[in-house]
Amino acid sequence: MDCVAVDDNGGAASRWMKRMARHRESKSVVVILMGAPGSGKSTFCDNVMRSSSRSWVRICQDTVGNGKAGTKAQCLASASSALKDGKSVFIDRCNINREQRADFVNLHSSHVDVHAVVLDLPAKLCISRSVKRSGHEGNLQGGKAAAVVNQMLQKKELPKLSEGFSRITFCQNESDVQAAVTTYSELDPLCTLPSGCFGQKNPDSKFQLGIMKFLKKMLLVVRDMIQVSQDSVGNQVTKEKTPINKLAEQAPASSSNTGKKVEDDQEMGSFFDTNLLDSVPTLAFPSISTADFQFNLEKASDIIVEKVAEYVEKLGNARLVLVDLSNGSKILSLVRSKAAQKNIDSSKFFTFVGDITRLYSQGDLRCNVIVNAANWRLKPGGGGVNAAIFRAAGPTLEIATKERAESLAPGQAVVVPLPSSSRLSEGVTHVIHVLGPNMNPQRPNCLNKDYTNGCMVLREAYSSLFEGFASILRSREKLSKEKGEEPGLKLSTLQDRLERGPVDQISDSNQKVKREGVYASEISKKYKGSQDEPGSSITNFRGGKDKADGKTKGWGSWAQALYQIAMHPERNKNDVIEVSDDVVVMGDLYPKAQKHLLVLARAEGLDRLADVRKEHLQLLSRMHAVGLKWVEKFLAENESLVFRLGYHSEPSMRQLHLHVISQDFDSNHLKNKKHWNSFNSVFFRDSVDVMEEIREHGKAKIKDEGILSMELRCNRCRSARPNIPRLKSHVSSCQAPFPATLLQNRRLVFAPTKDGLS
DNA sequence: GTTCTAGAAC
DNA sequence: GTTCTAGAAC
Repeated sequence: MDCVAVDDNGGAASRWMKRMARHRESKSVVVILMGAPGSGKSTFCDNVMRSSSRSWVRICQDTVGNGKAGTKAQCLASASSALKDGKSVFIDRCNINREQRADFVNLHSSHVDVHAVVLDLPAKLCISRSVKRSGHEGNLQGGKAAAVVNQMLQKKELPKLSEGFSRITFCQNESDVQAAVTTYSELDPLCTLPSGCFGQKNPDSKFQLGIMKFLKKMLLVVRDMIQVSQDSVGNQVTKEKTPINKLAEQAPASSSNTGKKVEDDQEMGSFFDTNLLDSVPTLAFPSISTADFQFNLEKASDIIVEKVAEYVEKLGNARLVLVDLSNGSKILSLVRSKAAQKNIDSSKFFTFVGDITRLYSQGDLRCNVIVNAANWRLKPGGGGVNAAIFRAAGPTLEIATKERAESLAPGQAVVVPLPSSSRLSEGVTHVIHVLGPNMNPQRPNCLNKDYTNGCMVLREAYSSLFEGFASILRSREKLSKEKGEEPGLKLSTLQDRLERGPVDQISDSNQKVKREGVYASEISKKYKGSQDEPGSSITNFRGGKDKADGKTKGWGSWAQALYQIAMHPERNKNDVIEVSDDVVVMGDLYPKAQKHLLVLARAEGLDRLADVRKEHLQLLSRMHAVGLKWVEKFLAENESLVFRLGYHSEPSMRQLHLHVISQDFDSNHLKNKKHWNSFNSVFFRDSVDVMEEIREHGKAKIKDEGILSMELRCNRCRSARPNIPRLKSHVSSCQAPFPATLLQNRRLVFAPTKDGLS
């Protein structure tokens, strides 16, 4: 152990080395530098190389490709070739985590020692250095640097001897760095350095506390600056899809007009960007089902990486963070290495060790949305993440959750806006509860190691929660647009209006949060689809698919939404505009015309038109009557509309539903032949005809789906059009009367004429 | 049901 | 080169 003490003093170490050298043969050394941009890696190399008697080669990934940025493979090749020539090598790249440096550690041999020098300097310093420097090889300078440094530090994994290093030197300040420079400068060709770890002050510290605190202090300054920059760039900023990055780019440019301070103080750029980084939408989620539900870790990690890869691009600049409480978490390391293999953008997805309810206060990681691995009852307790989140958030979370959903089926997620009264004040705005598949026989709905089903459900769970997050982001964006823009978004659909709510409520901040949550839940609901009765067997999870009756076609999980709404309108208050014992009325989520409602039958087992029999006649006529009532209301508002009520022969969505649709077909959601023909061919069965057929023959005629691919014809003049855009453009101006068949038997419903005829 | 995208059609 | 469709995935 003597050598450790001696080594703290560079000079003494070198005397020791020289003494040892007499007994050792010459060895090359690979020094893997580690540190964020701006930590001084290149300077370290330069300083050593300037005065060393060894022959060093510095391999920098930013220049390894003929002076330009190259690949890791190129770095490795250059390193091998330098070692063959008997030279020693500096690997000058960030090497911030184990995976990044593993290949370089493998360069070790009987003739080559591999060392690590960790430049673990304050982030503050790294940021200000990288912001200030110009002409950096990696083109990492200016405002962008702050973000990159912060990202890197979050991924930092300090090296361990077990990775294969013979020696690790930690430097946490400038004098440590200077001592290390001296040590390596004086390492002559015949010497070796003693093995072991040197200079590590706090082995477990993943983060340098204080850095973020420093940055937080700057928050107020930054806030003022953002105000300045927003004033100068006006609406442009708020309209950008990713204001975070754009703002940083625009701020300096705009400063020539107004923001003198921004331009002058380059270092401010870093705070600026850092604050923005803080506001990058971030979702923290635990690994679903792998703790108490005992899901296989290998399979679970594959699914996490697969789903993250799928969503990380869709989510724009948002970040996804897999969180685990324990440092040695197997799932984290599995996911990390698989994510690295898949080349997932590590600034958008990374893992994090910490308490998911204290990510900001303890880990300096700001997350707007956290995911709860909930139980099916959505109740507190049970231990693990669920207990922790409910405990941290207090009873208001439970109440808010109850308002959204009574329970969850495996694979489902529900987005709950965190009430402002909640105790949880970590910058979290939403909690997404998700229920994963269970492999633990001690818990409900155990799948008994049925991993075919299990993996499916776990995928669904991640899709649901990422969709939930996506919908939060979308409604956020929508909100900021609403604030800036004239409501040019016309309230063309009832759905729109329902989502919007009265205008006076929009200005209320609580209402905003509520609306976000609502919107989110709509989207994820569509996605998650099925929700069986609480506690029901998981084999029914996919609705019709696993049903015993062989005739039922498989309903995809997305096709269950209407069924759920019909059976539990109280859970779907935001979709539903009318509820009674036998029907539920809602706006079509993707209206194909100016007005487009659905009247759902509230009868179990009545999935589609083909299921309808004589005993349902009363229900059909009730659905028709309710539909007509709404038509009347719409016609009173706009007498130029014309309505048609009917069923799709083969619906895509489970649960008998009557379409009430205006005949303008003026909607951006009408996009393809199937959409058009499902309302404008014999595939669409008029409600009046259906009732007559049932009355007379006991069942309704059903047309084959094949009809949907037939030619496109105008619903008025019946002329054929080559494609959807041309058809829509024609339909928007066609004044021809409707075909005679539609005018008969009250298939079309018009506004009453003034003379009383209709 | 929608979204995404390859490749056909123009 | 762009527009549009159709099929797969969800």
